[in-house]
Amino acid sequence: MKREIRVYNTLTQEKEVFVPREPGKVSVYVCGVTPYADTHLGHARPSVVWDVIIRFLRHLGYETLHVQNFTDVDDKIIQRSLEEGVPALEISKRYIKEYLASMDALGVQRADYYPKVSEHIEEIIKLIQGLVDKGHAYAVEGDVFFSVASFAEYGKLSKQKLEELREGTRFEVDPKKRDAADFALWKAAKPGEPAWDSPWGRGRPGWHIECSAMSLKYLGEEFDFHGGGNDLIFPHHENEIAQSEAATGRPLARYWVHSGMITLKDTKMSKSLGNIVSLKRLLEEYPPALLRFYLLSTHYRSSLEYYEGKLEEMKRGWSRLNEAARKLREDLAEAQEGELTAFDQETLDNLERYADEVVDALSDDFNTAMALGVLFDVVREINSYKHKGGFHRQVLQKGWDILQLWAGEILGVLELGQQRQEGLTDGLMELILAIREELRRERNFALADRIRDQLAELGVVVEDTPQGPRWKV
RNA sequence: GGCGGCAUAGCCAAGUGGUAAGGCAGGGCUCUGCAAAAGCCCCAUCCCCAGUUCGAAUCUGGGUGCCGCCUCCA
Repeated sequence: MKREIRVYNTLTQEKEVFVPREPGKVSVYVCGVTPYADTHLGHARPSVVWDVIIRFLRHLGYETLHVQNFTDVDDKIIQRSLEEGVPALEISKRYIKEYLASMDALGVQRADYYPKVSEHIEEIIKLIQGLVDKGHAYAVEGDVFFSVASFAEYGKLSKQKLEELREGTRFEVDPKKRDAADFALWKAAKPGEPAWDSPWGRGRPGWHIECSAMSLKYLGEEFDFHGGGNDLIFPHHENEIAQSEAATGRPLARYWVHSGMITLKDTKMSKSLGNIVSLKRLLEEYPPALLRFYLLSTHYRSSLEYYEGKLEEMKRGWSRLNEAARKLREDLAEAQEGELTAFDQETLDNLERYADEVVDALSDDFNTAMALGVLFDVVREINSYKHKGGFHRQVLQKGWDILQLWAGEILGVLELGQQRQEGLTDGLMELILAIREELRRERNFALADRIRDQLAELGVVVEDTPQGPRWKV
């Protein structure tokens, strides 16, 4: 059931029809993190966005190959290593572990490969050598620089003109560079830094080159999607394009997909600004599915505001979606079979239409915000159906299937009560509620209400319904 | 200064030519011992100005405001 998918391509600044390099297959490279500090909310956005994109593409029948790198050789890690007196690779190992644990908690499916710089030095050196051989790079005193002047299309992704870049340079230019806009492919080793042997002496890779080398190794030339935060457009992705395309003579990626920043009071969240919201902390306080709901409530290219209490606000709407699914699943157990009435059929048709709209939304540049909007339509449709007395198995099943698949499997915003405590709690609740029902029958509402209120104080919400009491945490 | 983007109800947020999705909050009602949940109804003409068009939130030009990148950054 493949549909036409449209994707906004940063390179062309237009929405384009997605045509994969190979029919039925999708190759994806997403820039991962530099593991030198705790994972923050900003890291969660591209991860969850790509998780949804990949789940969606798989659902449509594409075979996906997803690579996400770890830049584990880097100035910041080295600095941290010197501060702590711990080997750089141990620092990165620690934060990679932390990152992956957070992503697991968020329900992000693992990529197929998580290549690290430190394990691909050979490939990197080979790529640099090729660039030197072709005249795109030059070595000076153990450093190797990429010559931007040798790549005519330099600036095509970020729409920067070389002239402007040269003038705009606010930092001190390394005198070894021939051109102020040139950038390092290889850096000569300084004492105490991790270093590897190379044709230019001991040293380490510069930033950018690892992604060119590793994407080439795992995905080959001209793969489908290249993703990451939009703060990577320049210089990182611009430089990747220069390196890779100068080396292979082919486009690096077919579609460049950049996600927006998470902001705090209109200001980007970033490590250097120190306005970080720890992902670990959020995961301790809120359900992962709610975090995903929040992250997916806005189109991936827009910036997304975060503030204290934001998730609390979103929780109400999110709960409605979850409650609808939960109740639907329960109803399904006792649903009626039989002839479909005109009303049943009409509801069924509406649900069918909504299911199509969800697919349309996701097919149009992965519009998760719109998809969620449609899923709320599904909730209203099904609740209204039940309110009017509808109880046909086929209809309820359809509603459940839609919510389960799209809200559950693809978007991952459902939390279907798996958090409900097993055994003892269930038993105790059953007992308490049975007693309370007894009191209510005796019209001892004062005591019944007291039980309900006190349970509420413990965080247990009791709802009295025609089918008997229900409770949730 | 250069480049990119955004501006839709109290808040969040879809919507790229055909007359404003959805969520939260708010008001009214139904159900109900009460409450909760749920349902029904109500609640915007889209930053400003000028154009193009039979018709624009959607296109063009000009403003204003905000954000991102140009330095490490998801």
